[in-house]
Amino acid sequence: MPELPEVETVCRGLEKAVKGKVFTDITLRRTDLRFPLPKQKLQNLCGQSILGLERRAKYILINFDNGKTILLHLGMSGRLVIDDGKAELEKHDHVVFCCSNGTRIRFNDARRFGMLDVAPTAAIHQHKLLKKLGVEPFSADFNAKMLHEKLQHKTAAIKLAIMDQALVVGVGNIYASEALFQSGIDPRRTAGSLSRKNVAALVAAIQDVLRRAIAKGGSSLRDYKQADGELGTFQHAFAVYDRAGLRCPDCACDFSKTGGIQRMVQGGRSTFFCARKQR
DNA sequence: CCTTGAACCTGCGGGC
DNA sequence: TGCCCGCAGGTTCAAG
Repeated sequence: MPELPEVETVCRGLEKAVKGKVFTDITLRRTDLRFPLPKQKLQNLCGQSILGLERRAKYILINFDNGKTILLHLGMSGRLVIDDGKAELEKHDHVVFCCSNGTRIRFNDARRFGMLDVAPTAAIHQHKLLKKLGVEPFSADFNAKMLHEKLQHKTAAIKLAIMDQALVVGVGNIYASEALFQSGIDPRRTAGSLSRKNVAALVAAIQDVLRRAIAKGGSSLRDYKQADGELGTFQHAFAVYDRAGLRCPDCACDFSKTGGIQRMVQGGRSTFFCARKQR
């Protein structure tokens, strides 16, 4: 489900619901997600106050006052749903966190690509899952100079390069296509072939697309919802993603000649682009 | 070192 | 209606 804007949205919604609270019960209904859930470590968090939440890349970090942190990744289909604890549990609700006031958080993940671990807060960024991650896209470290240097010797397609979480985090399949469209760069181009000017435009486009998506609560494909049940609305603002055969929003060109937005496959994932605008 | 492709798992929609 | 296929927002690991 989630790229950075969706994870950021879920994280903010969840923090409002649970900051300062305590989980009185944590139920594991099945433990075989991406890797086995740490059952005992989760049980040990019952009764501990929640200090706050953070996002790192596409991970949600839930910090407790005993110095432990839950590290959670939603994979492709994961959702965190907040409710009042009265409704029936649903299929694929794998972990259920309950607060004393009845508030309940359900970690629902049909495909079970999601992950959850518990580790010491102080060393969380040295955790196996986090230590190899690249820079945050909104940090000062993510800039044209840095990205240009990192891309220079790469022969991979630029679309695949910006989705590489070891380079810059948070950009997934939707926002890669959208950012390349916005910066006018052909997704098939070799990463190393981009000029410094291209890279500057790309950095700005990645930041702008992510910012605009966050402002709209992310994108709701299929059944994705924010933690409070609201739907994100950025899918209505897609310029190219999932719009094969439709008109490019920026091209005044003859639609019949270009065929509009094209779909192709890169690295096993769909890429959407306008061959006229993106060079 | 690199790049590519498959694997992980379930659900949905389209075509027949 | 049922079945089969391709597709889906991510990450990791093996093979070349």
